[in-house]
Amino acid sequence: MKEKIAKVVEEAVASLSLHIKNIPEIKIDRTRDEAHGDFATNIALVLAKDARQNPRMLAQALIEKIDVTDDIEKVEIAGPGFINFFLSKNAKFAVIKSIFDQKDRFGYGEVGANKRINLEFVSANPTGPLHVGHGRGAAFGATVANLLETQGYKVDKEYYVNDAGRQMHVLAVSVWLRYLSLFGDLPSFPRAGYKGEYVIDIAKALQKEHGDVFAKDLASVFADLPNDELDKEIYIDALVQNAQTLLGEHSYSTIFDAAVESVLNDIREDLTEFGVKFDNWFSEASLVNSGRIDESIKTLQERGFIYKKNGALWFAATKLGDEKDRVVVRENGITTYFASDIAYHLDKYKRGYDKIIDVFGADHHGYLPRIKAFLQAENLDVDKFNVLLVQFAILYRGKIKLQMSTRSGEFVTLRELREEVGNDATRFFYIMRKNDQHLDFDLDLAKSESSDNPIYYIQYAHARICSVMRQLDDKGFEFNEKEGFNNLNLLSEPQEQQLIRRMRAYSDTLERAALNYEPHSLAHYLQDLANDFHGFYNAHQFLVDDAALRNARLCLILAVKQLLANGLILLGVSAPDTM
RNA sequence: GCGCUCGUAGCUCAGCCGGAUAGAGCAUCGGCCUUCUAAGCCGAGGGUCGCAGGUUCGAAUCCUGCCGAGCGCGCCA
Repeated sequence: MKEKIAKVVEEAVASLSLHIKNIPEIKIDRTRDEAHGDFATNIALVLAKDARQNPRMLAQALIEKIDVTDDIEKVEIAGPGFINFFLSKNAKFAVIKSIFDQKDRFGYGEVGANKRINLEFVSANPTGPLHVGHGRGAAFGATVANLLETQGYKVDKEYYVNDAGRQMHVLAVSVWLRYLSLFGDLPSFPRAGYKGEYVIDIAKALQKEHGDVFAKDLASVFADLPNDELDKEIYIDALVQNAQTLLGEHSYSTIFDAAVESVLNDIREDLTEFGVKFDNWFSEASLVNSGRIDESIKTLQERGFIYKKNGALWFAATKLGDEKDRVVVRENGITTYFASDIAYHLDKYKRGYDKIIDVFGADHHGYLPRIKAFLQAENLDVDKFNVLLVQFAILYRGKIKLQMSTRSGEFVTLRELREEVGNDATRFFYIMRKNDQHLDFDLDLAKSESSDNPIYYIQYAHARICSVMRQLDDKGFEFNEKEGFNNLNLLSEPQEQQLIRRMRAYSDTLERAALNYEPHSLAHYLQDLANDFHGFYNAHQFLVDDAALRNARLCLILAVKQLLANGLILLGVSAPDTM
């Protein structure tokens, strides 16, 4: 419809033969206020200056040239020179039929044209269970993927597994120490070690499967160590060294692999329960083992962006807009996380995606310039690359802010959060706010069964419609779809008009939410739609004796039900039949 | 100090690819259940859109400066 009107206006503009060099694109907007009709254009205002005409006069001239079709009931000038279009009733009712026909695919678009997108999100280090911060990234990424797919994009959801870094050794040695403590008391546990309960669970599982084969004399385990109090990082590195020598390569890697596998399985299970599925789990270790990290450093070297300083290899990122040059190979010969990331992104580009999107926690935003720098150094198309930042979620219990700290091992995990407030409310609350906005997550509100809770408010609207359909049977009526569609013109109450107006805006909202990566706008839309419905519900009866009106109203609310369900499912939230 | 993000009602936030009287929820106050789920609805009050300039026919929206908040500035990941 929008395109139709744009075309008509465009023709009208052309027919006026104004002496203007470049006529801007005609923009047709949905009006915010019903009094302004259904669509409006500001073209007369935009052209007025160049045409050296009064905008209202220009608008008048345009209107006279506009071919009014059957769909448009009225065209008028308003305000400083807007042209407002009023649709005919029949044109407006068409949305109900479309929803019935297209069902769960209603509002889908094709701008994506099957283009392939790689969407990387969560990518938390497999050193422990996911916490509430990761949850927001998970909900956001999964929803963005759903939204993009509605617009015809092919989205690969990817989790980058940092299974190669130093942190993994810290995890392995933490597990081993907990394992050793099953045979005798340890003198101490390293400050930098992982102290969570899950580490002990992994240790116990190891004991169950392997018995005491990894047990070593504690004196040798803690022999020749620096002071933990002085520098906990140096201390734990030394412990890792001891572990590797005492256990030997085979035993050490058995523990290492068991630790990584166990944590990863937990993460996978957690995300699956949360309704977040990945197409690809990309292992950092696979980059290391295949030599692709060295390879990518080499290509940078050939292009003259690598130099040696203080025994380390540096990437000259400042040449390409970054604040500092970055180390890729440390003095001790170990490559940095950034080196892996170069190889990883190179790999994504090689896989031929049209668009590559990384979802980062906001604390990683400083990372963006260096990635852009190496993309340029590698002569890759930087415009294909996008970073979406997700701010932190702060948990509240009513007014009380919950303290979270990873170092003590007392963090709130995603699983704990899901178990307390449920998956639906968790998913919804996470995406309710714009991603780059801090999120106050009120646990009490998320759990409350009242209209204060937006998720229940929307689900309740859906359940109410289901309930109406059940009542229909009880009252001995039957829904006659054909009769309903033949009598849509009976829907003349303001609440009915409002619902139709709202439903007509769905496709635009969906497209906008997808293209701008803004799930929150779909959430807000659903709240508005539910609000319109509840208003209608309280003002009028649906199950009236007049069959024509009854069936017409049922058509209307069944369309509403479809849209509520469509939207909720895209957000990863269920649409229950009863509450 | 430099960089990124943000500043809208008492609170939590929409609106920000320039447009018509700046919206919603919560909280406060006042109404609505012999009728399809009151987990609901209707109404009222509440605003220098951080401040000051600039661009424009038109600025919450774009630009500059200032003030304030958060985050980032490792041979960590």
